[in-house]
Amino acid sequence: MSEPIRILVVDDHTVVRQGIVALLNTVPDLTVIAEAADGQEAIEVHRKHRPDVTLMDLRLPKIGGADAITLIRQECPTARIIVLTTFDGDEDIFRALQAGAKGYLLKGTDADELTSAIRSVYAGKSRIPAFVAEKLAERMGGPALTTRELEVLKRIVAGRSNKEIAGDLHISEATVKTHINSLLSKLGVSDRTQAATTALQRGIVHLD
Amino acid sequence: MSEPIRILVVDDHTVVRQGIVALLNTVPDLTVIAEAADGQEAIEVHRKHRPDVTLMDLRLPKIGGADAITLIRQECPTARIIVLTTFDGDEDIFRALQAGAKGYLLKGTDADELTSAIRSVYAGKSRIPAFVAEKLAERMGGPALTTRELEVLKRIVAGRSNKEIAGDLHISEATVKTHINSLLSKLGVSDRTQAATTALQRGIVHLD
DNA sequence: CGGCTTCTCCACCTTATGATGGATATTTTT
DNA sequence: AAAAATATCCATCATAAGGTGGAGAAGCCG
Repeated sequence: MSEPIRILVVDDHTVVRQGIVALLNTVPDLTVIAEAADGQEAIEVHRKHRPDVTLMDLRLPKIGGADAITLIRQECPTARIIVLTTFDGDEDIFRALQAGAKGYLLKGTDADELTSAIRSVYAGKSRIPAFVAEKLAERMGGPALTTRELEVLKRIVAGRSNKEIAGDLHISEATVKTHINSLLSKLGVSDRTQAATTALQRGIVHLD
Repeated sequence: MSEPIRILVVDDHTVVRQGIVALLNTVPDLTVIAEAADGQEAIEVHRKHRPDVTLMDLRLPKIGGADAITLIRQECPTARIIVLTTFDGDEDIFRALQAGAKGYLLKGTDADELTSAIRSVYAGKSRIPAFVAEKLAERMGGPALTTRELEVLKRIVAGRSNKEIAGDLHISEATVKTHINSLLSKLGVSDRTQAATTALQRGIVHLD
């Protein structure tokens, strides 16, 4: 028998992480060699152990999953990383794949699918489910928000008024309204409250 | 050696559920006798197997965790249920404990704490962490929303305008504004967008 | 380079939102 | 049963939010 696949598991929820570890260690050709609870730790542990495959959640303290993937692949361009997360909206999916993730699985998948995906990615293939491709297409469809619009959107979600946003960004209130108008139509909604909820739903911004 | 504690694990995320099962089954005096992926299934499985302790997530399809707890304890008032969830805001905590949960753990707890809590609750004790008590006190502090206010708040989060809400509830727009004014002050915020985000944060309403 | 698009910015006008005050039930307390 | 508290309802007024049109600056392509 050949060497088992060496895996790094990254998830901030200890119970979940230990559970996945226990699950994977019941499979003969897989072995979990390390764990990490946040993005910073993931980068360090990856540098030290160079796992064959990394299983990574996206919602992480300190450094988010997508950013962690970017940084890890800067150090180690051949790193094979599978995102394993609860659905966080198309924006998160997009950023993770953009960052170089080779697979994207929901926590709703079962152990067989998971191990199968690990072996696929280890073998150099990608594992992107059909519905993820759909979501991506969906995102591609809509025009992207500009930097300024995103800044305004973040503050809308934070509950700030147009006047406050104008002060934050050192621009006039009228300009803020222009940006809002623009992002409203890009998001396909008609007021700031809808903008806030859909932004949260699509993972464009987070409450934390 | 005495009989092991018989456990039911309820979680809609298959990977997480199977992971927790794998984790618990490595502990000698614990045995997972059944699993469920939603509230409806949890009730049926509980009826059939009568586990000693139930480990339940709150965010579940079909029937939510808190409602499932209520229904299970109607059938079986001695049922011992531990909520194991990611933090969902004080409202969810409150409803779960109200419904008769004996423990409330975050998924950030580790395996030792988890098994310890299971044994405690099996022995008839409660396991409510200090910070949960805090959150409860916090919730108690603020006045509760009336039925009408909650209906309005749900629609605000759904992105509906005052006029639309008035139509939905068959009341005048002026009345909707009164309810909004009232719930704004109760939530301690100053506009509908803040109301929406804090309602989501506190778990008073959900996006699904 | 000139034309093109895109982003950023602002002013004006209309409408939706939130504040205030108060009326009428319904329930709880005394 | 009377008094007090609570929930529901509505009207008026000031302000914040959204719609529309357009100007200047930065980058892109022919």
